[in-house]
Amino acid sequence: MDAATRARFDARAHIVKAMAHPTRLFIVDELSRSERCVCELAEMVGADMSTVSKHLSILKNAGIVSAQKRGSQVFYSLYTPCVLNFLSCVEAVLEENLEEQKKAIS
Amino acid sequence: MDAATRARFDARAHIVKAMAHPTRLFIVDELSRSERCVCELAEMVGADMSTVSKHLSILKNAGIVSAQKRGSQVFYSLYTPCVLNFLSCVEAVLEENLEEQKKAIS
DNA sequence: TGGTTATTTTGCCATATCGCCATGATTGTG
DNA sequence: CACAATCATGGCGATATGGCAAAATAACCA
Repeated sequence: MDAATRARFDARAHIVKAMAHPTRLFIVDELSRSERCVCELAEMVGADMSTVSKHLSILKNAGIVSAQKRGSQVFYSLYTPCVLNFLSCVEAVLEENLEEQKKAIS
Repeated sequence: MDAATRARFDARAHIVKAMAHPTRLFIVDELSRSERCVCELAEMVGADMSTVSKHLSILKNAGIVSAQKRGSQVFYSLYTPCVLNFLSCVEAVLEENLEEQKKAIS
């Protein structure tokens, strides 16, 4: 694997990593329905606001969500809606795994 | 976020995490072309075979690849081809980010 | 059986990630 | 101006991850 290839997969991994956390997946799922401010998400997730803020900065840095400041609050929304296909694939893998487990049991 | 919701997103994150590494993305990409044994992949990646083996076990555990032993070697192949859509989405996010950077510069 | 190759597993260490707390910055309100 | 609310950031301890090297397995061949 040469340096250029390495760089290409590093860039991809950076994006995938940004979604590789249950809380961040929850946030993406929620933002697919409507935009939300940090405090709303913190309330839903049940974590400290600073924690959620950090998760959001990771998603934003990866170009998955975007932020818009209105008054004292910052509203986040999905910037790249294609991540929803992404998630439906994850769902498909899950289904497949469940099928596999059933077969293994029977 | 109640316990059931938490569990659902944990399961999703488990799958996304399995792909959240440049080497594992490279492996998935390679396996999308043809099946490969561990030593071939280790050679391509340029890492220790034990390291590649561990990456493969993570992918297998997530239900993304499957292993088939033939003789003394183990051939891995893509078990859930839908992850390719997954990756094309990642690619789309990358494109989008590049566009954004261009706009920011100009 | 003994030796060789392919693979997995385990141990260990370096590094990265996570989540809370405390702090600082910005904005809205009285 | 003082004060409260919303966010972002830096620090810190706990935990998870990544990679190599060595040991354990498994298959193959002489």
